[in-house]
Amino acid sequence: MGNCSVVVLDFETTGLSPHYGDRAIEIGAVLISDNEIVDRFQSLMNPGMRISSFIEDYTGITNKMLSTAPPVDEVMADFHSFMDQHHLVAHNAGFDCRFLDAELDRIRRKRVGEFACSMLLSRRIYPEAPNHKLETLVRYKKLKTTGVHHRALADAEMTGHLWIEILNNLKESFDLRDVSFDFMRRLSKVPKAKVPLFLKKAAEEQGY
DNA sequence: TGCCAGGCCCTCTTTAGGGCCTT
Repeated sequence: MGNCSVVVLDFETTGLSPHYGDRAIEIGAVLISDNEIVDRFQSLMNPGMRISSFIEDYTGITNKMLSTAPPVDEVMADFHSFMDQHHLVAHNAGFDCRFLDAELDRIRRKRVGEFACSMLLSRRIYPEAPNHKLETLVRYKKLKTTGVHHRALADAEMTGHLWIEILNNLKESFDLRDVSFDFMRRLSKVPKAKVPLFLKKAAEEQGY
């Protein structure tokens, strides 16, 4: 497990709440090490239930596509190995965290790494952005787009590029050297009004 | 049986309400 390596992940699901029966239907993830994507994981998964026409339209994933996909439990066991002990990143991480933990519970496995949220960070680092949807931030920061929005691997890759952009912007604009995962997690929880002071203090403590 | 998300963040706030994000 490298110093600055994280797994950035994204789920497509049957709905918004795993506690009310929603399941994962696709996972996409990228492993980032030293500011580069060095590995990828992607799979559709058969949730054992029909998905709504809203989800078919929203994701482009159809019931027919899922009928030939491997079962969720099988894919999640593979993904458990892929994420290993890495820390995790997602856009609106609370959503993906709930689904990840719910699906891991079903196969009696646990997550080791902690989550950081690129949406909470973007709200603090880019308060002037039109909004903080992933799609908007990718356009606003002129990041590389690969594939179609609302498919898991494409969204995971774009979230990965956004994560790298946030790290670079913090280093360049705020004179920060130490942008460890723990630092990012702490920053994502600082009250928005106190972010400038938090970054100023961090830069001072790092010897500038 | 049927309920049907949850957490952050702002403000006309804290004995609350509503928009933003994710599918």
